[in-house]
Amino acid sequence: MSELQWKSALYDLRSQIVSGELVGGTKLRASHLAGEMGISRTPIGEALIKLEGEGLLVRDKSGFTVRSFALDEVHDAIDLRGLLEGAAVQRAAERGISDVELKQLQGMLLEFDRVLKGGDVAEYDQLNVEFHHTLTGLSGSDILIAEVERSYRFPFAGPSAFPTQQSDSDRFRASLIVGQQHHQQIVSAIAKREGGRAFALMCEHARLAHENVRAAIEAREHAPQLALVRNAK
Amino acid sequence: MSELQWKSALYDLRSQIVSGELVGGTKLRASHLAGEMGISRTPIGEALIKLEGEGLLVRDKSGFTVRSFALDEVHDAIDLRGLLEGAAVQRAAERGISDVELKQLQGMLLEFDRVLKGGDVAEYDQLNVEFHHTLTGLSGSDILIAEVERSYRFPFAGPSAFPTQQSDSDRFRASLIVGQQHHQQIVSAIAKREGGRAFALMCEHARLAHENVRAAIEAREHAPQLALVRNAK
DNA sequence: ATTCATTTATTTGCATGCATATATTCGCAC
DNA sequence: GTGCGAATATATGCATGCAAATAAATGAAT
Repeated sequence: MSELQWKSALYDLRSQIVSGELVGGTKLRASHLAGEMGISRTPIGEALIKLEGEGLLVRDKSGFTVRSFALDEVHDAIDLRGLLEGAAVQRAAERGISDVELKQLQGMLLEFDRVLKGGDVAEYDQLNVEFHHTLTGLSGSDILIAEVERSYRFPFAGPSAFPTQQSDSDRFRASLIVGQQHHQQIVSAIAKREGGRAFALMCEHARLAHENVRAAIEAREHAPQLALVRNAK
Repeated sequence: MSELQWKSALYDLRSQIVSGELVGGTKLRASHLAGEMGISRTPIGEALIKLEGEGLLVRDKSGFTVRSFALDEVHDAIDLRGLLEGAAVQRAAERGISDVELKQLQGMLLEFDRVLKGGDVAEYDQLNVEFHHTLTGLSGSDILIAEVERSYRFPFAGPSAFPTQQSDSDRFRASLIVGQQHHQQIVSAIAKREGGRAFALMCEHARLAHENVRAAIEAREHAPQLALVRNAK
C-alpha cells in the first residue's frame, strides 16, 4: 500500500511542473527538495532522472533545471501528436474494428453532443481524453500507443491541454464544435476503413490546438502550461 | 576528461544490450554489476533508470530485466521509424532547403553509388547513418529530430540495423539497390518541395527493413538484434 | 520426483558521509 | 557602482551502511 518514495516524488514534481507551479528555468536542487519533502536525496534523484527522460527537465553539469520550450517547439509538439495519433487511427481503420468497438465510439460521440450542449468544460475535457485514448488503443500497436502517450507530455500537446480559461470565448466554443465534427468524421472514416482519410482528419484535428496556444498568449490569459513556454505571457 | 561514471555504465550496458551480449529476459542486478565494473551501485542505478526510460529495460518490483520484443513490436517499430523520418523529410521538403544543403545530399548520393560498387558493408552502414541523420536534421524541428533518434532504439529500427551477415545474399544486395533508388527519389522530392512524395517514399524506404528481419529469422542467421526478439532464432 | 513451507542468502530502497565541483559571497581595486 | 579574484558555502557524484523485501536453498511431506 505504501507507495515507493521515488514514485511519489516523481508524481509530485511532474504535477508541479505541468501545472506551472515550477516555472521553466527553475533550478531543482536535490538536497533542497529532499529536505522539503522530508525524504532523502536518493529517491529525489531517481525522480529527477526520470523527469529528464520525459523531457521536462534538462541536466547541465550542476543539476537539473525545469525545461522551457520555445514557441516553435510547442507547435512542433502539437504536430507530432497529430502525426502519431493520425498513424494510430489509420491503423485502426485499415485493420478494421469490431461492431462493439464501433458502438462504443458512437456512444462517446453522443456523449460529446450532450456535453457540448449542457456540460461544463471539465466534463468535456475528461470525455475528450477518454475518446483519444480509446482511438489510440484501437490501433492495436503497443509501440504506437506508448509513443502517442509520450507525445502528450509537451505543453499544450495533450488532448486535455486547452486552457480552461478560454471556455467562454466564442472562438473557443467554435473550436469545440469543429472538433466534434472532426471526431464524427474520424469515427466514420475508421468504420469505412478509410485509413488515409482518418490520418488526415486526425492531423487536422490536432492543429486546432495551434489556435488555442496563440489565443492563450495573445489574450495573456493565465494557462498553467504557459509557465513552460519561453517569452510568452 | 574523466567521464562521469554513470555515463560510462550507461554506454557500456546499452551496447551490451543492443549487441545481444545481454539476451532479452536477463535480470540485471545492480550490486552484481557494480562489483563487476568496479564502481558503486549508485551510478549503476542511474544508468539502469535511464535504460528503462529508453525502453531497453523493464522494471518489476525487484529489479531490472532486459526487455524482449515480440515480433509484431519489431515491425511496428520499423513503421514508427518510417513515419517519423517521413514527417521529417516532408517538413524539409515543404520549408525548402538551401543550395549548399542540396549539394551535400547529392554528394552523399554519389558516395552511395561508389560504395555500392566497391565498398564493404561497414562503409555503407556508416554512410547510411550519416545520410539519414542529415535528412532528419533538415526538418528543422528539434522535437522531431529527437523523436526520430529515439525511434532508433528498437531492434532493427535504426538505419544501421540490418544484419551484416546477410551482406552477400542476392536478396540483400538487391534491397540495397532499391534503397539507393529511394534515397535518390527522396532527395529529388525534397529538392522539388514535394512533401507528400517525400513522406511516402521515406515510409516505403523504412519498410525495406521488414524483409531484412524476416530473412534474418528465416535463415536463422546470427544477427545481434535477434537476441532481443522473443521466439526468434 | 513434485509440491510446499521454512530458512538462508542476496538485493533492493533509502539514508547518509565525504571529497570534489559548482555556486555564492565578500573584498578590493578602479 | 562595476568588474574581478579569493574565500566561503552549498550541492553534486559516488560509496556504503542498514532494514525490509525478494530470491534461492533446504528439507519435509506426499
